[in-house]
This record gives sequence, structure tokens and C-alpha cells, in this order.
Amino acid sequence: MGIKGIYAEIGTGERVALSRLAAETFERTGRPLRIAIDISIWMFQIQSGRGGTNPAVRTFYYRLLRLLSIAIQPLFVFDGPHRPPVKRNIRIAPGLSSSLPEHLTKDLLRYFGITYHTAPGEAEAECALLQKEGIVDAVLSEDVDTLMFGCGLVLRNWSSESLRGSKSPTHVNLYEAQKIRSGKSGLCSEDMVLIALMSGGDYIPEGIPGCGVKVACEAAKAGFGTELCKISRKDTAGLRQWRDNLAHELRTNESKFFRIKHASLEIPDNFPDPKVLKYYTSPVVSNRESLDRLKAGLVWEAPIDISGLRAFVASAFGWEFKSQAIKFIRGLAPAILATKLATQRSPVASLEQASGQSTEHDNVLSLVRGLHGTRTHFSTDGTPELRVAYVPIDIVALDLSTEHSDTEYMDRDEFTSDLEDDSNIPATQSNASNVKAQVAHDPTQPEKVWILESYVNHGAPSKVEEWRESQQRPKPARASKTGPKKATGKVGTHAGALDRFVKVSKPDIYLGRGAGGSKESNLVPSSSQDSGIVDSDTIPPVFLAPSIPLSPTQRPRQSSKTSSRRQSKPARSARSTESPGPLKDVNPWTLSKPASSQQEYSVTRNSTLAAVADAIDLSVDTSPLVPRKHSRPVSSSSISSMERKTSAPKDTVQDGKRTSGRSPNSVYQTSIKARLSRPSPAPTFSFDAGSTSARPVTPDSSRRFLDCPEGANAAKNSQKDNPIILLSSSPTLPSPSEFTAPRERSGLAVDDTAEPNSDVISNVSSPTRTPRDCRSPQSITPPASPTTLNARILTPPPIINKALIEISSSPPMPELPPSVTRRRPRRPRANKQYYCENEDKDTETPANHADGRADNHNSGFHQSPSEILKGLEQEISMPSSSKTSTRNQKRSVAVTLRESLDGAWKEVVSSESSLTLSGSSRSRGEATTKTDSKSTRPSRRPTRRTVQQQRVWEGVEVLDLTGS
DNA sequence: TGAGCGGTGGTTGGT
DNA sequence: TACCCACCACCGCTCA
Repeated sequence: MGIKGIYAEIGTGERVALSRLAAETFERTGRPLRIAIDISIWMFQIQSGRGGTNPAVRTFYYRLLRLLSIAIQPLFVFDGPHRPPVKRNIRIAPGLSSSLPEHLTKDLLRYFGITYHTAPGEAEAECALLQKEGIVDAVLSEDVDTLMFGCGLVLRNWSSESLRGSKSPTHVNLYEAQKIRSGKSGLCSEDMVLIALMSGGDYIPEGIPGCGVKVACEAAKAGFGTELCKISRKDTAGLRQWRDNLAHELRTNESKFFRIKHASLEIPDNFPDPKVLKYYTSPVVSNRESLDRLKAGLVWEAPIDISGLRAFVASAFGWEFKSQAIKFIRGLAPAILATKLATQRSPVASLEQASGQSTEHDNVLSLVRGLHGTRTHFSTDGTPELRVAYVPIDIVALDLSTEHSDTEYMDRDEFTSDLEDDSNIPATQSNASNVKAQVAHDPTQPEKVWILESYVNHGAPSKVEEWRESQQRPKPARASKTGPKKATGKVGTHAGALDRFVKVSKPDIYLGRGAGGSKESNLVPSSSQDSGIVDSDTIPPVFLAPSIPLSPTQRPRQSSKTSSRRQSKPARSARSTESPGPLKDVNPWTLSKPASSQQEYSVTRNSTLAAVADAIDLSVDTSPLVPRKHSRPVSSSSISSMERKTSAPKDTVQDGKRTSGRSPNSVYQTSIKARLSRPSPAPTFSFDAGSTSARPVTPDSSRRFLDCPEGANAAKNSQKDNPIILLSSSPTLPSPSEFTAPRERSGLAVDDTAEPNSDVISNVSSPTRTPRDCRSPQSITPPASPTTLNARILTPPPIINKALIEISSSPPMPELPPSVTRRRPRRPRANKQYYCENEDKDTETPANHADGRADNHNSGFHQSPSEILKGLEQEISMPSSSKTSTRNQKRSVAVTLRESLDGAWKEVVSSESSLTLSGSSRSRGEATTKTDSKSTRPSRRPTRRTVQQQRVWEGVEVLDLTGS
């Protein structure tokens, strides 16, 4: 937890490449960068490992490889027995230091020859001490608490640079105590102690009630922190005096230390708790004697026990076969090579050199088979690297003949799950094209790896010199270079090669930017385009938002919460001036494979062209060869991810003619895993004013409606008088020709053109039976023209062979007055969907989904509606812990179990009950109707007022696009 | 678990 | 005194 909100004060630090730090330290000191690592930082980060045996330890293994590949010398610090018994309000069992299996971790470190150290108390405090004592250069920690303990250089958040494709950790946030003190915040370690005490820290999460980091910072800047740390803990009178001074200043703001006075803040009598104060100011750390012993015993360059490590990975990760031994060699070799180059002792200083024997220096030199280029890469913040050729088996001398052949036993799943971890090994080897190489990898053949230039200069200077000389020599002119280029078909790409993989479903929007614009100009924006200024008028209508022509300010929020969050990100980064990020001039287009479990690739680009990015739809498929016969309906729960990553081409309308976006020869992604954390989007039906018929709203139909004179007129008028209420329409909704919903459902005339499956119809129940669903058109007061009201009908979940239980806990449906703007609840938290797997069929389960989030739904697994209803009753009637007002509320809850059919529902059983809700409505994410405005002042924010005055009509998902 | 985001409500100071 | 406004703490949610 650290200190909540502290980053708003001290900033997020300088984002730097760890390799750059390593190289700079190496050049400055002549030795590798040494960092103390609080082992607990791995606790959660490495839990993401999936598959195989001990995935967390395996991820830890790859992280160690990554550290070694930039020749960093880590010193791992474990928590000791004398750490504070309670941290973050959690009582810590003595001896339990992390969720990692400690013995495995320590074994692994031993085999790697990496030193670890058990602190007497808290690892964080010990790490800070090690840095202060100069034993290490920096501390890698999970937060900046080490600054409180007096650490001078803290590294945090070792992770990949976002938007760069690779997820391999390359960069850290760097905090220098000196810079923080002289910076805008002006905070020192004593100040931070006070902030932790007042606003809440690890040992006292509550702090002073009502006091946040802002007020605490003001108090610290006024000098209360420094003063407090000077007072002896036994000096109770001094402490009391200090507390009274602080309370007085807070109450009166006499000395103008604070922006405003804080009369309502009450400082507890026992503030600050001497025990807690002691944890911060005098933590249990090693004494001088222990430190000296540690210093004397530290071995920074212990060799890796290769055979021991091989045995370890075989037993701990199940890497028992030859192919896995090869993978082991392949991962380990570059790390060892980099370390050897960086820690190579000078040949002059070597005694062996004097004796004329083969030296260690010669051995390292022999590992470098050649140099093949230089680069400056964003992953190292542009620190120069050299491409070094080496033979893996020379470095990791493992006898492969003793390894078990595994061709017969290879478990494909296991193999692919291991490949996921390969994203963690040095970036030089981690790319999709190497998947093939991995299978056919021969460790006796030379490989190439990028290694920091300073290490190569140090470890193999003669090779570098030789290579540089060869670079300077004029190369003999090749006959082929002077002649005309031959299209060999083997090198580079031929025209249209990408067409097999990338489908551009939007016309060339850059084509008009210059006469005879090259192909390249279609994809790579020019600098002027990089400005992100896009004239919406120049974009053909098809590029606009799927349903509604809107001005940029009226753009609907994306149905995916994630996407909306992503949209909000640039705003934050725009605010941030501290981390501009390296290499802004990189190609804004990125082809990335989003998640290991997902098969689709996506073409994305930097946010500077967000407006254009919205208008471009690139569908990329992994297979250009064989079109699938049937494109499975896209999982509704995956729609959000589809929106972000891959989307099938949408139908377009041009010159009044409808063009199906789906090319008959195109191949669409059909198996998508995504989290199931939100209610399924559904096809949207519109109820035209004065009409009892409903028709599905597709991007197309909306556009058709708005393109026609009536629609345009309606839109125009409604902007003035009555807001148009349109529902979000799924961009991945099948076109009408593919839509297989039955024509008639309880009076709903569905205007689709396809012939429904009669078998399906016969078993389909009315989707209007539950309050969660939309009402039939008859029950809706036709809105005054020209308002168009669209209601949502639950659609069958496209996960075939699944039953979807939709639970709705909503107040009784109010009458919907005409022309009332219904706001969509920001988070429909009250609704839950439970997926029940049909065990007889081979289907995926929510637990199988990419991130495992669907496990949250397990509470509904294999339960009957009545069981679920019972559980829901308990859940809803549970008292809320929120401090906000509570009241009883009558609610109607309906549970319907439906089986998913192809394009329809089959209702199995439903149950309904009335519940009394107690607890905070706010905590349940519902719209509230405020009645007790006497005690609480009504909000003056228009958005809030709108929500307060109108109940959200759950069951109808309304996206208010009026911008009001 | 840390951290960020958006929403909500309380407090304060100014009008 | 009532109202308005800005600020901030706090909460739930989400993502990595």
C-alpha cells in the first residue's frame, strides 16, 4: 500500500530503462549495477504465470534471466522474524514471507549463484539500509516506502513500456531522494513518515480520519515531520506538545501552513502511536556487526550451477525432456554470456595471463563468435548495443545426449504454455517468428543476441576492435547490387503480401492527401497527420460512429469499459509532464498479439491519431489460407475485446447500396476468449414512433435511418427538442442476413430478413417475461415524434452449448414517460450472469477464459435458479459496510435459466421473488432517489441530479447520446 | 496488491 | 443565512 496518494505529491518518478541504468553504472564504476530486491515485490506480479508446474516460480526464473541478461547483480532480501506483526491491517504469521514457495525460490537463487539475505525485520527497511551503506546501488521495491527508511535511490514498477508490443519488463520508475527533496514537493524521509502517520500507511492504514495526503503534506512542509522525528519516543510531554501544536494549526491555520483550516479534523489522543512511529523511524534492521559479516560474505559473481539448475527446472517446472533442455539452454546462454562479458576481469590483472596459460579472458573471448551490428533501441532508452553471435551449447555446456527424447510425449498444451513465458526471456529472442525457430532450435548452431555495448567493449575488446575495423574497410562492390533488383520471393515482401493477412475494410483515407500518394503513405501517416487533427468533414460517412452521426464531443462512450478507460488515458498522460516516454517518433503502427490466449492479432497505432484510428478497421487473421465454413457468432462477452483488437468488417452503405463487409473469401476469427465480467451486449431493437414494430438496430440500420430525409430531420429536431434515445448497437452484430432471431416473439415484430430456424422457434420462450427484459411495445407509451426509443432485447449468448442465467435485481419497472432521457447506469452492477456449463458437451468454461476472471461467476455454477435466487437473497440483504445512508428498498428479483441456442433463447425455468434491500444503494452502484435532502445537501452537479431524479430502468440499456 | 479512475459526499471559504 | 464553488477524502471498480 505504501502511502496512499503519495505519487500525486512526489510524482511517478523518472521512467528509465533498467538496462540504461545498468550501463551507466557500469561505465561509472566499472562493475555491474547492484540492486537489493525486496522479494515480496514478486508476490503478485508473477502470479500471472499460467500453465505447467509452479508457474509463479517459472516466471520468477525468467525474471532472473532478464536481470542477468543485462548483467545486473541482484541481492534478494527476505522478510525476517522481527518485522511488525501487523501490516496493512493484516496479521502476518511469523516466518511467512511471501506467497512464493520460499524453499523453491531460495533453491533457484542458489543455483543461479545469486545472493539472498534474510533481514532481521522488514525487508524494505533492510534494503534501504543496504543502499545507505553502499552495499547496493539501488533498491527495487514495490512502493516508495523505502524512501521513508532513508533509501537514496528507489526503483519501482519494473515492467514493460506500454504500447510497445512486448510485455517484457524493461523499464522502472526511478526515485532519487535528493531530487524529491529539492523538487516541487520538497519532501524528505521524515516528512514522508509524517504523511504516512497522518494519511495512512502500512502500519496505520487509517491515519487521522478525514486527513488525506494533501493535508498531511502541508503539515510536513510546515516542519511537523522533522520535528516529530527529533522527539524521543520516551518524551511523552514533548510528543503531547507536538500534537497540540499540530491540532492548533489545523484548527485555526494561524500560521497559514495550510491552504484552509481543518477544524473538523480530530487528532486522536494517542496520535502518533509510539509503536508505529518506531516502525518507521527505528525499524528492526541488521546491526553493524551483521552488516560487516554480510559484506564480507557477499559473492557477487558466483558461477551458475548449470547441472543443478537443469535438475531444478526439470523437477520444478516439469521440463524433463530434450526439447525443454534445449529451451533451458537457449534461455540461459545469453544471460550467462552478458554476465561473463560484464564481469570479465582485465587480462592484464590476470595471473593466468602472466603464466601464459589459457586465461578466463580467452575463454570468454572464445564465446563471442562474431559481431553483427549495432543498435539503439527503445527498450534500453537508446543505450547502444552490439549484436553478438554465440553458440549456446558452448556457454551452457549440457550433455543433450543424456536428455530424454520427447517427440513421442510432447504435450502440445504444455509446450504452448511454456512458449508464453518466452515473452519473458530477452527481447532479442522473443518474437512470434521464433516460435517456429524454437521447435527447430539447434543449440550447437550460432545464435545472435543484443548485448549492451559497454559490456562487450569490456569483455571482448579485441573482437569489437576487429569488427569496427572491418566495418571501416571499404566493402567490395557486389555485382548484384549494381544490377537491377530481382524479385526472389524469399526476401522481403512482395506487393500485396500483407493482403492475405490484413484486411483494410475502410477506403484509403490518406489517399486524397496528395496526388499520386504512395502505398506507404496510406499506412504511415505523414508528420502533418501525426498532429492528430482530423477534419471530420473529410471522412466519408462510413467512418463515423456506427450508429449516429455525432460531433466529436458527442461521441458515444464505447460500450467497453476498458476502451473508455483507454480513451481517458491520453488525458492523464497529457497531464503528466514527468515521463514523456522515449522515442516518440517511432512508427505509430504496431502489430501486436494482444494476449497469450488469444489468437487474433491487432493493428493498433499511437493515440496521437486516435480520431483516425477510430475510422480504420483492420482485421487480421492468423491464417490466410483456409476460410472457415461457418463463422461462429462472436461471443457477446468478447465484444469489448473485439472492439479493441479485432473486428470483422462492418457492413457499409455507399450510394444507397448496402455492401456486406464480410468478404466471402475472408477468414474471421471464430474462437475468442474474453472475460465475462459484464452483461452480454445484445442486439438492439428500435421502436419507431407510432409503430408497434421493432427492428434490430445495426450500425447499418441506424445509418440508413439517419441518412434518409426523415431520419436526418428527426435527428435535427430531436437535438433541439427531444433527445434521440438510441441504444448502443453492437458493432459485431451480425448483419440482417445473418441474424437468425425468430420473427415473432410475443408481439415483437422482428424486421430481419433471414428465415429463422423453425426448430429453434418452437422452443423459444418470450424474451419479455422477465422484468430484466424489455417490455413489449404495447406496454411502452409511444414516444412523441420524432423521438426514437430503442430497447434492448436479450440475445442468446453465442457461447454455444451454454446456458445463461441472467439475474436481474431491479426495482419495479416504472412507467416510461415520453421524451424522458434515460441514462444508462454507468455500471450495471446489480445484474449478474451465471454461466452454467452443459457438461455433456465439449465447451469452454468461464474458468478457462483468458484471465480467469470468469471464476468470479463460479458461485452460480451448476445451481438451479432457485438456488441462485436464494444466494442472491442473502447477498442482497447483506448489510452494507458503507458509511453512506442505508434504507430498506423493495426490489423484485427474477432469475431465468436459459439455454443458448443458435440465435435464440430456450427458456428452461424461471423464478421470481421480491426482496427487501437493505444497505447503501451507492455501494451497489444503482441510481438513487434522494429523499433525505435535509441532512445531505443535494448535489449541484447536473449529471448527478439527472441520475438522482430518474430511476434507471434496468432491463433497458440506454445509451444517452444527446450529450446532455 | 498497487495504482488509477470516476463518482459521491463533506467541508470550507467566498459571495 | 443561503447558496455556490473548489477541494479533498473516500469508495468501488478495474487493470496489471
